Amino acid sequence: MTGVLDLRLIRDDPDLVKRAVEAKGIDLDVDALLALDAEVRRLKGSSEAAQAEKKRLSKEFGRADEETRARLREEIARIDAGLQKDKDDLAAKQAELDELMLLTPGIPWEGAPVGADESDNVVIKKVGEPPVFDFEPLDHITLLEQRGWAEFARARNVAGERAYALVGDAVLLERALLSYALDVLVTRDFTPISVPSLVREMALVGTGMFPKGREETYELPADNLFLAGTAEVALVGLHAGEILDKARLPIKYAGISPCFRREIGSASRDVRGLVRVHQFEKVEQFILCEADDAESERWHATLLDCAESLLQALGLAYEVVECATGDMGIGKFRMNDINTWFPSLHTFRETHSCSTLHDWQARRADLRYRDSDGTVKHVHTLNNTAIATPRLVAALVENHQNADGTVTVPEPLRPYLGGRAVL
RNA sequence: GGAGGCGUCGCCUAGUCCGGUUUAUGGCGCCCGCCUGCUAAGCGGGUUGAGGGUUAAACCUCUCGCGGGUUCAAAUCCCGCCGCCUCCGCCA
Repeated sequence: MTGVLDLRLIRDDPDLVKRAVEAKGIDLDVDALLALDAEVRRLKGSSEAAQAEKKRLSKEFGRADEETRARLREEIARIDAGLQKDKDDLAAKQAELDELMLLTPGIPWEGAPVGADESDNVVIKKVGEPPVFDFEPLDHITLLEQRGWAEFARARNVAGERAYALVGDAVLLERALLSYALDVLVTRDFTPISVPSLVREMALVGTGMFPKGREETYELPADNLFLAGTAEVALVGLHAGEILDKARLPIKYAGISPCFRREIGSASRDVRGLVRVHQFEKVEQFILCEADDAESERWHATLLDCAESLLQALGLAYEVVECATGDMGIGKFRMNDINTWFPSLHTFRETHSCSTLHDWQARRADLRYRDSDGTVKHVHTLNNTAIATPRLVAALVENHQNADGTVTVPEPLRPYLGGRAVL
């Protein structure tokens, strides 16, 4: 792994980094980091000089006679005494520095609202009208149970809180949603890819999920693996350490994977139903592109548009939110959530999250490409949900329910459900 | 789970047994130049990455899957891990 934020950026413009730390509410002492960096460089200087001298003498040793060798051995031992101490100091300081570097934030774009949390998010767009019912609409839990489309109590007996089992048409509907989303992305030239959910720690550090999100992640200590909360983890890891040909960019993936989240921070919220669960399915949009702000901005707009198009085609009302600095997470440059209307909640709930990571994630995971001029650069990475189920199954049945308990199938999903217009 | 083999600078490859003129060989590709009616061929040079350093260079360190160890000295010897291949066992 190389630098996380470019160390040189921190040296050259510490105030910029401090502002980002402040805006994102991160607990990081930039001055302490810089002091550590200066110390590391000092120790590097002295230990490398000693190392160079040692190498030189060692070469001489090979050609020397016995007498000279004895002298060289002494001389080298003398160098070693000092060198070893410098090296130990260096290793310790470097480790400290690395740890701090993992906490350095990505610099948010200037358009992001500055604020501590999601209460400072700004709604920038509303699309579609929440449905008006001439009957008393049901929440998705009641609706699904009445129709025999879900088992909640029994599933919880098997698997604990937040567990669910979809049954019958709900399963078909879920699969229709996922298939439809994947197909739409394929027509938009995304490469469909199914990726591992079981991942190594390095992959989670590379995406930026770790160290902060550690307690949100399921761990399998017997195998030294973790359950990823999104396909993004594997998609970032896929090209880690590579130097890609510029001609290969942009890489556009439509990743599918089961996703796992412990939901530790959300104790008693949404404990019932399909809105917040430990295990779900997701089609994820993911982009690797050149390190060019205009280029990644275009892709950000594209990812947003893909998600919006899906929601529009599904006949769901939604709002797009410009996320505040304190809500977007440590690494992000820009984040737009899409919140979809849930009639039972009388409000919009997050169903999509579109993020530009700039080069922050690429630096962590070491995702690089060779530019036309031969220089090696870190790519920009972006991601957005396409469809996450069963949360969207819940939105769908709530929004499209009829008085008789049936659910109208949005036009584009019908081909995936044997042409049925109503479930 | 068991046995064996392998991992070298974009790709292929020499070097590993027997540690030291290895600043890692050669080819392909790529870049620059020369030459040539054009093209091809030919000739000369360059071409891993990271960090430090410098106005810029020079220069220095690290990098032969990753991490340790032995040694004055490690691609080369030892240990652990990861990955790939072959075979056996098991298995959706």
